[in-house]
Amino acid sequence: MDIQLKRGLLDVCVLAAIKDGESYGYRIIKEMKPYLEMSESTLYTILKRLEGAGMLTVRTAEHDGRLRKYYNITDRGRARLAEFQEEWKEIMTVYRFVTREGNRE
Amino acid sequence: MDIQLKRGLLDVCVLAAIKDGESYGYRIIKEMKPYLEMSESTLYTILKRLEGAGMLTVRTAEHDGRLRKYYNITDRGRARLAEFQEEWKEIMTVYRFVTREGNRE
DNA sequence: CCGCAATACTTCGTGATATGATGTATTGCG
DNA sequence: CGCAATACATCATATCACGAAGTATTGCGG
Repeated sequence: MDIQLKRGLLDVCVLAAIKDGESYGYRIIKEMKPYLEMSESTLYTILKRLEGAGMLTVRTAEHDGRLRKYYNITDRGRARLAEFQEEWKEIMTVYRFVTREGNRE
Repeated sequence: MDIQLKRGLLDVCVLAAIKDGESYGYRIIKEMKPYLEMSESTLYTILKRLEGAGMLTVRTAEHDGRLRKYYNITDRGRARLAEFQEEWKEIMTVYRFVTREGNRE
């Protein structure tokens, strides 16, 4: 998929991957893979950004001798998802503009 | 609308605004305004990019004593629009992933 | 006739950001 | 013993939308 098109979807995708319960980086990537591929460096950058924006909280816990960072969605994160629904309506009008049949000349 | 979400739409929007016949910068902005707002500097940057990618051709002509640059879409530009239709299908699967009802835990 | 909005396009600097490359460290399988 | 999978981090780079500022003309209201 076009890189530019992905950009606006990535953040909400990550939030959506967490909205049904705690998850962690490696799992999120695998879960999203069928829908939207992203590199690890991209995901961890996004997780940090979302955390900085107060949309996620993090806790570090040991799992099988390895450290894992578990992410939870916050109210602000859910608000972002709701906002996305609104934005989607605008996206659809843009889509209709792009795919409309010629109506000039 | 979220800047990131716009990014992937801008190029195709400009192509779509031209696909039914020659147009020029100032007119494109006004035509797109109800659907997607963009600054002039953004538009002219995009027009140059699309021209460089061979998706548009330009001719300069005088109109009421002022110079105007008229843009026409090329086959490559139309191909980009067709490609967008394909990408849209992927976008929709991503949208469904984001808006799916909780199915974990 | 003066100023201002509209028309029309350009250039420059900035901030945001996706990604590849690279690194670290552990578990488990063949 | 080696390699894939798991799990996360950092850095440099390239792309790109945008505000600010500039240039230049037409036409209208006061």
